[in-house]
Parts: sequence; structure tokens; C-alpha cells
Amino acid sequence: MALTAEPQAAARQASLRRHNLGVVFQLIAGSPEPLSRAELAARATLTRATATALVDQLVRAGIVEEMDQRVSGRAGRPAIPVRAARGTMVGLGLEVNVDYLGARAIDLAGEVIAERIEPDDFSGRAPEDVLGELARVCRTVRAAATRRHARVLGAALAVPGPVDRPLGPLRLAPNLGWVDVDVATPLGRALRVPLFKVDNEASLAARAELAARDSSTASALAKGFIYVSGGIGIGAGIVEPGGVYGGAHGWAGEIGHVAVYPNGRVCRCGSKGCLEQYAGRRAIAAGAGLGADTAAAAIAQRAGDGHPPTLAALHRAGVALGIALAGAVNLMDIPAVVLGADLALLAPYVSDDVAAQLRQRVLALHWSGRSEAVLPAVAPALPAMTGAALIVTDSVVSDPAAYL
Amino acid sequence: MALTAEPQAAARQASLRRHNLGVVFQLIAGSPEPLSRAELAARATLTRATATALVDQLVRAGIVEEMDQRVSGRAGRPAIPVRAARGTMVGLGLEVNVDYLGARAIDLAGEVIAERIEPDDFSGRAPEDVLGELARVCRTVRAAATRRHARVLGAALAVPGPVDRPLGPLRLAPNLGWVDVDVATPLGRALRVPLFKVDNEASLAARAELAARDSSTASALAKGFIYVSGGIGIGAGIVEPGGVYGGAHGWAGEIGHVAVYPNGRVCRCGSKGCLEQYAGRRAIAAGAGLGADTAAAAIAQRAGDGHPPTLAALHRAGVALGIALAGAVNLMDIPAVVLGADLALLAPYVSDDVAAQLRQRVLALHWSGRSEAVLPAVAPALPAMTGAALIVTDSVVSDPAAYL
DNA sequence: GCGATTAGTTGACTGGATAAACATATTGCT
DNA sequence: AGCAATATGTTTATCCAGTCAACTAATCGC
Repeated sequence: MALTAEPQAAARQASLRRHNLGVVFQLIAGSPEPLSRAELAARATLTRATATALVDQLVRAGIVEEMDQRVSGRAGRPAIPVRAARGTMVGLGLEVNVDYLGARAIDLAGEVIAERIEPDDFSGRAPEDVLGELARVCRTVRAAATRRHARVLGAALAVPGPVDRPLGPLRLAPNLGWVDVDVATPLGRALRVPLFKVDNEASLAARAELAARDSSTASALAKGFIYVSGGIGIGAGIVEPGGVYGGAHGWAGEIGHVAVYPNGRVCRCGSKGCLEQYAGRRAIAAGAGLGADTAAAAIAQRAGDGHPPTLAALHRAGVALGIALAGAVNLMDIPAVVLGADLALLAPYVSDDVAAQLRQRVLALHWSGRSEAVLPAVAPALPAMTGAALIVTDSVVSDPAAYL
Repeated sequence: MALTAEPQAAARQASLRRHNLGVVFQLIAGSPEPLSRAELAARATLTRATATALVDQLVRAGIVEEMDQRVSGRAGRPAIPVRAARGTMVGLGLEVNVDYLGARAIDLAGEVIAERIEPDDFSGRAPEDVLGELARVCRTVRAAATRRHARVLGAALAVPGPVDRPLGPLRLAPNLGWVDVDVATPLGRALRVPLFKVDNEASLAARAELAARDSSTASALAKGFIYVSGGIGIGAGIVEPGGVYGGAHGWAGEIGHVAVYPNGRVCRCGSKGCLEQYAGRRAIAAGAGLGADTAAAAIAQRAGDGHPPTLAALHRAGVALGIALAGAVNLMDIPAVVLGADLALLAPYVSDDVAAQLRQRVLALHWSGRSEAVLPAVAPALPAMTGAALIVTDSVVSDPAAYL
């Protein structure tokens, strides 16, 4: 029989405390404004007594900090607001990509404590060199963080290709020219952090987008979305209420190699008709009659000027994107699409075509008059680095007991 | 910030007991042979004392039963084996499809206690009539079960189309000609069961396939698989270690309307080039020059005889299926494909083409020499009915405390 | 200044797990 | 047959984390 995943561990009293610490800290970290112990008790349906015990434990550990009492205006003893501690613990988000690498340190509140980005062209460069460079950058960022008395919880690395979760190897990074690279061992050795993870760039960017949405835009994306990270290659991160969908190995989201026109253009990957060949930045630039290295901003500029070949190329890209996304939505029932990276800049010229294809091709939309939300990304620059840092700080948020 | 789903409830002492009852019963229900209290304690990493307490509670509730002592051959006091109680509690699995409806009662051990199938042609028939008929069939099955002193835990209904989880409405069932039908209210009212759920036929069949694999075939599918339910329409159930993937509303798995050739044949759904138009049973029959109502067995027969148009049609179907599945695997990183329903019969003639397309088009397979497993289904007839019954009995398995 | 109100703390109690000793039932050796 | 060895299941004392209810603390409004 046995349908659900079985290897569930039995719980003991300690697990109770551990779980509840997590619940309380998630409430604290997830709230835009500070909460009091009483408020936490109410939200978690605990008694004030236990809420106090839990919060005190978190405060003693330096994970949570009490703030000065604020004037409530109401009767009664004033509450002591608590919030995630600022600057005491940071996650290190690292990224290697084709045209830059960098590291960013983010604290439990999501604030950037330190960062360093190094633009360069890494395509075809030897992994050891590039990773060595990254380790160096990383050390300077860590030094900056420790100067500010922040403890480094761990690091996570974003890579542009399918990579085994959580420790690699990186299976393939076509645009770097890397195949089967063990990224974790050299970096882990160089950094000596208690926690090290590797994940796909698009998945991590999706996570950052989710975080950015949570605090700013109201949650049109609360029930999930697919974040499309468009550059030379195209990846995607699929976000559900539970987290980012990874699949069996962590390779999920390779939308760039979904066949849009099965007998169409030959792709670098060896297949034919892949989405990348129609909606990748180079494909669009080529279709627009521009140089292969034209930046997305320049393409957008050209489109804004009304340049017909550019508009035509963007139209073809939008249709191709719409076809691939319609397949994704039919398969996975994803309620919204977010266009990120280069595609965020090009969104004004492609999102209508994407939406039209979704309306036509998604079975569940077709019957109703409804249409799928297609939105540009709002997360700030280099979201994958932020996302990488977030999966580190997240490990504290979901299980603070591990850090006491 | 807040990346993980937050509305986690705080745990109290009672939750501990509840959780551990679930863990223990999952171990009991999931084990092919009976376990002793001591063995359960070891597997769940509990003390024998608590294992005893938990098992006793389950035994008192009639969920678990002690068996006669078996001779172990080893020294020591002989163990008292316990197993999920047979025939005391059943889940009712219901299904409405184009050419039959039926109900099947399954006990906690997965044994069929009673069933009744009524073949008929329901396409275009009014929902009220068909559901009325189903309610009648269901009552006879329930009567048979209660005659055997089994308590009915609840019922679940399988429908051939996207349906909101867990209570409907059924959004669309093209082959029944139904749109936006509230299936739960009339059936729920007629049956008066404590638990009622609705889900897609393919998702439920996938669940049954998983159960069938667990006990028989070794788990080549342990890390997940996509079950393709091929008939006139084509649906899919995506199984991960955690369960069956549903998406935001429960509509996931509509692979039949993934665009394989975006400018290809017009589909009943209003779009163009849907998989169904190439790999659906009618499409294959038409391509083979056979009547639209030719059964899959007859098509397979024809192919076995070496009939060239049939083989050509099956080749086209296999390629189309492979293209769609390659998209699914690229997006969701699914490690195996199971061909079910009509496609199980046709598997010998399509699986090679499917595998070839996967090899060509799945990025993560392409770099390595590996290939994706493509297997025919092994679950016995009408798996969706079994799957429906299983999601009911599963609710006991995962949370027995709710049934004390 | 005093009641009303709300926040946080304290102490008795309870449920559920652990640990260790004990009772029970078998095998195997002499 | 008798006894040691072994493993299962049960009993008892203890501990831990949460509840409940009472208490203290700090503010507002009159």
C-alpha cells in the first residue's frame, strides 16, 4: 500500500519545542512589522506563557531581538515588539554566471550587509580559475560581514544550469561551456562554512522574487507562479505555496529546452525547436538584425523606437514563450507567470503574445473567460544571489533550534 | 521575507500523540508482512513502551489487529505480529467515465471488499442522470460492504477532466460533454458519507499504480514518475515521493492539451496541435484507417499483425507522446514514465519512439548517456477506482487519530 | 487617582515520551 | 529436565513542554 512518503520520523517532546520555535520564528520573520509575545501567542494559537518561553529562547540565542516599546495609543500595558535580529547572522549568496560572479551577505531580516560583484566574461574559462576567483570575492564579503559582527551561517551558490540538489555536481552549463563540474568541493573547502548548498540560478531567482513580492506587491502570486529567467539561455523556477519545485534531482525548470516547434531550429543542446532558439536573447537579437551581443536594454530601446524587425522578433519570442508556458500550465496548473531577467525588460513587447497563447492553449483557462496573470519581475538586481542567500537564512527561519 | 508556507500550526502535546499514531500506522500499513511492537519501536526510533501504547490504542480502535504468534526460530519471547485490520473499514472509490461507471470498496489492507461496474455510453448524457445512476450503484456496493461488517470511511470520485480539489466543481469533461458540473453536492447528499473528495481520473490511477508497484515490482519508481492515462483523451498523474502533484487548483496533468505541433491539427478544445490529436485512441485509429470506435486491443492486434498504416499511426503517436513528455521531464525532472490505460496495451509499439524523443530532447539526459525508463502500467483494471478508494483509506493511514 | 485594559510572568497541573527494571516466553546447551 | 541466554512486552518513576489560572506590570481614560 504505502502511498505517502513513509520515512517520517517519530516525534518526541524535544521535537515539539523545535517545531514550535520554528513556527514562532517564521511568524516573526514573516511579519512586515514587529510583533509582541501576546500577538505571537494569538497567531500561533499558543498560550502567552509558551509564547514567552519560546521568544525568550530565541532572544537568548541572538536570533530575535527586542525593540524599544512603542506607544500603542490603546489602554493596557504596552507590548515589547520583537523582530528578527539585524546583522547578527548572515547567509552568503554566491553566483557564477556567464558575464559576472559575485557574493552577497544578507541577514535574517533580508537586509544586504555586504556584497561584491565582479563583471567579466567567463564563458569557456576553466572552472578551477573561476571558482578560485569566486572564493576570493567571497572571502572579502565575509570579512566585511564579520567586521560588522555578523556570524556567517552558510553559503549557497547559484549556477546557470541543471545541478544536483543540494551539493552538485553541476551537470551542464552550456553558456559557460562546463560539463559535470564539482562546484561544491573546491568552494566548500575554500570557505569552510557550516552549510553549503548549490542550486539553479532560476530557482533561486524565483525565491528572491517571492520574497520581494511578499513584502511589497500584494500576493497575486500567493498560490504559486513560474518565474522565467530569460537571458541567452532560459530557465524557470516553479514556486508553489510549499516552496520551489525541484523535481527528483533538482533539475526542474529547464523550460529553455522545451520543444516549441519540434522540427524547428537546431539548438546547441543537440535537439530541435527549443524555446531558447526563439526567445533567448541572442535569438531575438539575431531576428531583429542586431549583433549577437546586443544587451536586452538595447533591444528594448530599439523596440520602443518602433523598429519593425525588432518588434517582429519579439512577437515571435512572445508566441514561442506562450506555447512553452501553456504546456507548463497545462501540466502543472500554475496560476501566474513572472517574466524575469532580460525578459523583465522586454515584457512590454512580449507579455501580450504570451497571454494570448495561454488563453488559447490552456485547457482550464479556455472554458472560462479567465486569463492568466503575466507580470514582469520586481525583485532588485541579481535576484539569484539574493535567493541563494535566502535559502541559507531560511534554514534558520524554518528550524531555529538547529542554531542555538 | 517569509519564503516557506507559513500558516503552520503550533503543536501541542496532543499533536505529538497524533503524529506518532500516524507514523506507527504508516509503518504497519506500509509493511508487506506484519510487524511486532518491538520492531515498530525500532523502525520509528521510539521506545518499546511508547510503541506498545500507540499500538494498543490502534488495536482498541479496530484499525489494527493482532495476529496469532508466529514461530520465529530465534530465542526470546515470540513477537505478537500486528497488521492493518482487514475488512473493518473501507474506502469507496467511485468513477464516472465515458463508457462505464462504478464503485469499489477497499479496506485498509488494500483488499477489494466489494465492487460493481456498469458499462454504458454516457457521452452527452445529463449529469443528474448519470450521477443518480452512480449513487444507486454506490449504495449496492455500500450495502455489500456493511453486510460484511465494514464501516465506510468515505468516498472519492474519479472524473475524466480538470476538477477543483477536493470538492469540485468538475470544470470540463470534453468526452462526457460536461462543463462546470457540481458533482460533489448531489453525490454527497445521496451518500451521506463522513468524507467526500473528487479528483482527476489520471491522478488517481497514478496513485493506484504507485500502490501496485510498492508491493510487487521493486521501486524503479521510488523517486517519482509520470503516469500517462491514454484513452480518447490523454491525462497524466505526476507522482513524487511526497504524493501526487496537483498544482494550485488540482488541475495538473493535462498533458493531452500540451501543444506538440503548435500549428498542427485543430483540437476539440479550440487549440491547435494538442497531443490528443496524435496519440489519442481515436486519432490513432483514424491514422490507421480504422473506425473511430476501434478499441485499443483491436489496434494492438492490428499492429501485431504488422499492418503498415497502424504501425505508422502508432509511430506518429509515440513521437508526439515523446515530444510532450520530454517537455514535461525538462520542466519537472521526472525520472520515469509509465504508460497506462489504452497506452499500456500499445506500449510495445510506442515506447521506443517515446524513449528516443526523450533521449534527444531532455537536456539532463542528453549530456549523459543515460536514458529515461519508459514502462507499461502494472496496476489491475480500472485503476482510477482503486486510486479513489485509496485516497480515502489513506486519510486514515496518515492520520488515524481522526478515526478513534 | 482609580478602574479598565492589555502584556508579560509565575506556579500547579497534565499528557506523552523516556529510561530502567521487571515479567514473560521462547531457544539451546548441558 | 534445568538453566542460561535472548528477545518481547509491561510497569514505574521521571522529565519535558504545553495549558490554565492567578498574579504582577504598565499604560489609557475619566
